[in-house]
Amino acid sequence: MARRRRGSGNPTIMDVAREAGVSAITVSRALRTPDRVSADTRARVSAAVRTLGYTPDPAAKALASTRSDIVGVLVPSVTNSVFMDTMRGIYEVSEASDFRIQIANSRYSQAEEERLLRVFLSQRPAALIVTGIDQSAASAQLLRAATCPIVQITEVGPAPFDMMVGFSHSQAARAAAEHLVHAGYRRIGFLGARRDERSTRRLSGFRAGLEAHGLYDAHRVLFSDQPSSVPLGSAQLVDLLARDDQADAVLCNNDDLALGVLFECQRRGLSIPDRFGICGFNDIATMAAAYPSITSVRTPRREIGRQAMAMILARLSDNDPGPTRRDLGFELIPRDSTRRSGPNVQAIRNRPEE
Amino acid sequence: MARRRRGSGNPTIMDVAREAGVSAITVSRALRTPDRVSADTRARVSAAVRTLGYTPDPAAKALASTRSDIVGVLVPSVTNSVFMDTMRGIYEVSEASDFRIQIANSRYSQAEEERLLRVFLSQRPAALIVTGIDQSAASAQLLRAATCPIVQITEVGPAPFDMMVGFSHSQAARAAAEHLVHAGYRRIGFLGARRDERSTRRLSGFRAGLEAHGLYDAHRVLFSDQPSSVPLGSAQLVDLLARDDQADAVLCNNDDLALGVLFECQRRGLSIPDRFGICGFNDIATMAAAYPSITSVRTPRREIGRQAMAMILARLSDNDPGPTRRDLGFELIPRDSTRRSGPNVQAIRNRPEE
DNA sequence: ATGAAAGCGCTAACAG
DNA sequence: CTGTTAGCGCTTTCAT
Repeated sequence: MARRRRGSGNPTIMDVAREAGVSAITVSRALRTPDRVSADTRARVSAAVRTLGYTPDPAAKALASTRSDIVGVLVPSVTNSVFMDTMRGIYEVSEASDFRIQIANSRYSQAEEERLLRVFLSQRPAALIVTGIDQSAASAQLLRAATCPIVQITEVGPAPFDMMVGFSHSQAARAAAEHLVHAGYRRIGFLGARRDERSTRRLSGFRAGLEAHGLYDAHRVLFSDQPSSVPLGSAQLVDLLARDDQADAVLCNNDDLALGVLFECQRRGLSIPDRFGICGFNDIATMAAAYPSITSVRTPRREIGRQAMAMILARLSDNDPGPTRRDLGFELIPRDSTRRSGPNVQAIRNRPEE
Repeated sequence: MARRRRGSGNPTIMDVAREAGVSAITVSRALRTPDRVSADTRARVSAAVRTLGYTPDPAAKALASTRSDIVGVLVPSVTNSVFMDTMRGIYEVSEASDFRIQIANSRYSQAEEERLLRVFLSQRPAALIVTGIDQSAASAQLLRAATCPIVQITEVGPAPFDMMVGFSHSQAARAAAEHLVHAGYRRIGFLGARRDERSTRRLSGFRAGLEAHGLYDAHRVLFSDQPSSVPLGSAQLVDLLARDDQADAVLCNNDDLALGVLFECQRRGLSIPDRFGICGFNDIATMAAAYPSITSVRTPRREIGRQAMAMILARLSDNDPGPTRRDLGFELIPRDSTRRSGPNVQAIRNRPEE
């Protein structure tokens, strides 16, 4: 009895080659570099591909070419909607290509990030997207040694491994703090969910903004160990008022918290914006629709994902990716939740590239 | 001059074999089936793995074994937060394993779904997760022919390709409709964003629920071609009231719309729940935190993802996956947005497996 | 319990 | 522009 066949049963490049009356490598070329093959050959190959329903095996391709079609994306959380928004942007752009996205979740752990990076690297990824600028020394070394395009997303910083697209979280929070001061608030708190590098940088921007006016008080800064949510915002407002019942505004590290604060103010009969001002962060669509509408810092989350992936596609097709270090800025959108009687307050824009 | 080396430079199984003083196949066995190898060998191999920092090449493994470690997930949308919630559940469970998740977005197109299925299949996936029960005939044929575990998620239906976990969307919507009727509403509308198979089934449940009381009026059913959002909910309420200014309640096909309706009622001074009742769908955390709190149908989105992945892991490790067709049910959570003066309304539970 | 040989499906390297 | 040969890194099959 003959040795049992191993393969999967799917048509292979050899089947196509036989059908088209050419060699395997010619099929390979006809598919990858059509212009290096005669028009006639090209036509016969694509006919054969169609009749057989041939689809290249990505594993074989990766093994032979030492390069897979996988773009690895390393995020600190898959439950945080901010990263979900960025992932959406990545997916939207990648769908036009043959690259596949693989997400890995470091759960805010540098050690886990490093492990996941090694796993990605073992796949010889086409490119890598990593979140933030706070990699461990070991991770940094892996990334510097990597031969594929790398994009750091969500923040901007001085020394990118390769490419970078994000915005300054501390400047954004500082703009929000100054907006609240200009709107006339004086006892301004800061609410954050789980603390990470980015929220820490935001807090420092907030602090700088208030200290410039002599208004910072660490007592009004609250973080939580729970993930961000609307109910958490309500609960944190309760805590803040317990610490300082004269607190008159908050910057929320994210919009869910701001919405929770809004609802809690309504429950307690605190009038917005007169008795209490609210500023969110990210500007999800709900902020404009809320009643009263909520001031927030608009951040380019989806655009970050889109541009990161677009830079990768450009690089991998040898096109010009454009600037490789992009500060996409942010925009403070003043709304009713901070619109106290008084002089009109203008939107604060920060678009470094404009 | 010798031929140039091809490889990636990473240590291979042969390097480990040399280091451990055994053959490549023994390394392979020590890694995959440790108990078929002597304790001594096992120790020396794992030591060698550590010193070299060896990570197996998934492409080579996939090619040799005709089975990759990829679990393909086919969703109709990556912008819809419902599927994002389910994806979270999938990621959470998969992180404990060595399987990698790949998402593909069919954008509600059966043709695209079929194409993506072929792409997945060419990767020899370890398993497949597909959304819903409305595959095209061609897709169904591909799925039936596939040799890997398959889970259909989000809905339940009669003839699974393999495994299935979800709930009945029509029953859930029907329960919501009956709740609104029992709460005393009579001119009840239905708001939906982009229409798909699931929202159509929900509409039919809504319709059945109202027809049982002679209250259905197609004039009060609104769909949109825009994606779901809070502002869309506000806009749709405006439309509904333009069609019937005596409309007194809505079932929203999703919670974002319900929140938009709430804000719009507040803007217009329509009192909730007396003048107008609101019921959402999915019960995101915001519903309980809103003021007034919003009645909604709680759906097990994340749990669907978790169980789908758990069933796959069980199957692939030859454990008992438990029931392979799971109706996870839903639960109507009555809140203030439908709590008119009158007899207290109870939660409606539907937990088929309990 | 371990190993040798062969091959998974494809592409890099060289040659014509 | 096309073909031959070798090999990517691993696992299957068969043998010991």
